[in-house]
Amino acid sequence: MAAAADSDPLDRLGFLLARHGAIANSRVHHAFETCGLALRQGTALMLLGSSGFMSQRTLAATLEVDPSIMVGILNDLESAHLVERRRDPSDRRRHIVAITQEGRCLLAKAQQAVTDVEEGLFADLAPEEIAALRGLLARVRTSPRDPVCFEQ
Amino acid sequence: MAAAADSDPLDRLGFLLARHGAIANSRVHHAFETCGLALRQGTALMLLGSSGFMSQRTLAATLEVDPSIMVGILNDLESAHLVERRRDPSDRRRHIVAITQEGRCLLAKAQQAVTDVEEGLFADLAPEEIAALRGLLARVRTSPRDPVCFEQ
DNA sequence: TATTGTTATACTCTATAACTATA
DNA sequence: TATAGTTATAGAGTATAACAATA
Repeated sequence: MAAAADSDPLDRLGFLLARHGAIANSRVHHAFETCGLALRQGTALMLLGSSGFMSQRTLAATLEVDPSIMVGILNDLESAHLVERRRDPSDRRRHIVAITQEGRCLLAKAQQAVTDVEEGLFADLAPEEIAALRGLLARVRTSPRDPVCFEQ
Repeated sequence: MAAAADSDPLDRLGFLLARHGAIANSRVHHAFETCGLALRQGTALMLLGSSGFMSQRTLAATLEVDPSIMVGILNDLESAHLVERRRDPSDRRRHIVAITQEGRCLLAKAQQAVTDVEEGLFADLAPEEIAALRGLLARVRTSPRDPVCFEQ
């Protein structure tokens, strides 16, 4: 049974997961904000930090945002000199987005801020419990990046 | 360590929790929508279903929404004859919100829809794993209903 | 003066479609 | 014609402050 007692509807596991997810989201959001980054700007920077560069479309698909929204995110990041956009020579329709040195510098701070947030969120859990939580979340349907979860 | 390998930033536990929470939220939202209810309308109805009636302010505090937003939620529910507002005779500033018979009827459908969603989300988990997930979520800081989590 | 509920305003976020330039 | 990126528009949701009625 996934549902809890009817006496407290907010104790339903679906609501609990949604609520704790919102808390985690809010905390990460705040961590990025202290670095002057919006949540998705920070997430995009983290992705670019680990891969070096990506096409704008791939970036949008990975972040699961509409391409038209990706434009604004990257405009802001580029105005702040954190990323650069270049045309792909092999297909001039494509933009190749690369993180700059300045971007890597801010990213280091942002990653530390996110790590601090995570250590705060999960401070009461032992390492094996953190691993257990990760494992359980991974087995919730839909698993992350499954497009079905955005059907609405 | 709460953070995963740097090679995939989106595998950080903070992001995973945020993402799965968003999925759960979206699914519950959709379940309510099939009954013609917005997410918070449905949640308010569930609260009223288990308690019978609440003051408008208590309802807003429990749902953690601003009182000015609670007004609109209840206006819609009242227009649909799902709840009723009466003045509290002992303090005429207060509204006492009560679920109607019609509201209980729709609530039963909505609760079944939410249960179906939860069974879908957690279908791959054994009962003891569901209990484990509930227990782990409860020990994430901040725990539910702690006002700190909405500091932003 | 403080509290409950209400209204109004502005701001953010998002969804959608139309447009351009390239292929 | 199809695709990558861009722009513009409108809609939902929210935060904030001001307000009336009551305590």
